[in-house]
Amino acid sequence: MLSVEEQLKEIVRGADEVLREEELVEKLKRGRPLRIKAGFDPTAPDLHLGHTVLINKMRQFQELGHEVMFLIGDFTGMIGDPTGKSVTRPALTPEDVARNAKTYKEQIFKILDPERTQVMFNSSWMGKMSAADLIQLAARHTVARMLERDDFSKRYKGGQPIAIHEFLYPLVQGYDSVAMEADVELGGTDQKFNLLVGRQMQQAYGQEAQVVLTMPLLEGLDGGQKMSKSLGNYIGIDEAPGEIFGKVMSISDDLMWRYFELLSFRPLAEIEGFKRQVSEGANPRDIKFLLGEELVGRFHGASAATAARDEFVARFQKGATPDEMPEVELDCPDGAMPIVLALKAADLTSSTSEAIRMIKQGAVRVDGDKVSDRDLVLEPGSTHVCQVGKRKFARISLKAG
RNA sequence: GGAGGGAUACCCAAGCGGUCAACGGGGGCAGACUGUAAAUCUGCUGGCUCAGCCUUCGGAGGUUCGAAUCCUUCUCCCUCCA
Repeated sequence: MLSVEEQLKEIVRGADEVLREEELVEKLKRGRPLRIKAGFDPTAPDLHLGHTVLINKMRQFQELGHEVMFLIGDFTGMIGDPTGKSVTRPALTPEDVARNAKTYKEQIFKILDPERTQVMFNSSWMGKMSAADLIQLAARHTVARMLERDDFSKRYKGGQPIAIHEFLYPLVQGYDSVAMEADVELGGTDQKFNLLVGRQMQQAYGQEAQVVLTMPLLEGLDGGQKMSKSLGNYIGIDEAPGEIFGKVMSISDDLMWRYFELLSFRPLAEIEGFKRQVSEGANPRDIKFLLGEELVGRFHGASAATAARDEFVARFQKGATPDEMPEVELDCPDGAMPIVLALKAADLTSSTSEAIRMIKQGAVRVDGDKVSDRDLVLEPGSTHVCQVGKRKFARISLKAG
């Protein structure tokens, strides 16, 4: 195991806050592996790069010899973290939870070491809690302190509804730390309040308070809001190499540096070097290539990364059509297939109305030629490469008869 | 329990009897320019084999030649008072 100083240096790297650092030092000095807790919502098993900021930090703790506990909040999932956007969520069935957990494991073990990861479910202790126990739990906290939480207080002052059960979320999350005897809890900066409740709960139940370590939230592809599935501005770690690479290439230059900082395993000094190259005139796109390759490589391997880059260059710099695209076979009962219906049937547009609009805007190509006639028909027995916009392709075959 | 206010397309938000498939903004999509970057400009943003037709303005009924707009009722939300 590394010295306390060396460990600390690694641990705080990239972190937003460590509360409190002195306590962390104390814990590290004892020389035993620390119990590291990080909780995840059971409803979103498709992990994206935003989640990996935290998972990377977990991996780092593992590499330092600590014990990582991956908590699946199947009980808290019934409450739904009070974001103000989704107040209540439908309860998940045990089957849903089991399936989601399996998906989680498949994904996180691309980053974490399965040998040194405990997967836990908070329903295993919360499910046994009686109503009386829950009241005991609730008695450890006050409304005033709850309202210190920024979004609660904003909603309260702003006249937005807050359901009583939303107060239970931080309490339960805090109690999880008690049940798990966590030494350190990791979370996004948005989790700070909940993480701090964990400290209070542990003390209320006679334990030493956990250290809270927050990681910055990763911005989504739009560069504004945080990366989230519901906003559609994410890169999923299960996505195809070409998708990951392409999405990385579509981020802005400013955002690229943020991604380097939070997602790349490259030493900070190397990243500084890239910045210098760009300020001296290098095309940021070429640096972005390196980021795209690193991330594709992490989830799909080095050869996939190289292939994704080559494909990208061929397609967008040299204008080649992609090698692989969805194959669609359509019947043409009326003799010929109007292009607008074909586009919809191939899922290139969501409606024929949209197909008409796309044609009007010059976004549609068939076999490379721009379509300007909305009444164009495709003949039975023929096969065409159809394109809508720059990215959507399909090979459409018309069945004769 | 009482009194008021509100629910409009992905989001915010106009409209308050016909000219409304519904102003404006955001977001998104597409085109131009590019590096699938940013910025900028332009167009589109309910459905339908579309110069026409059909279904939308919380739900259900009603008034009217005609309703997002008026009435009744239901549901949900907010504010103040208890």
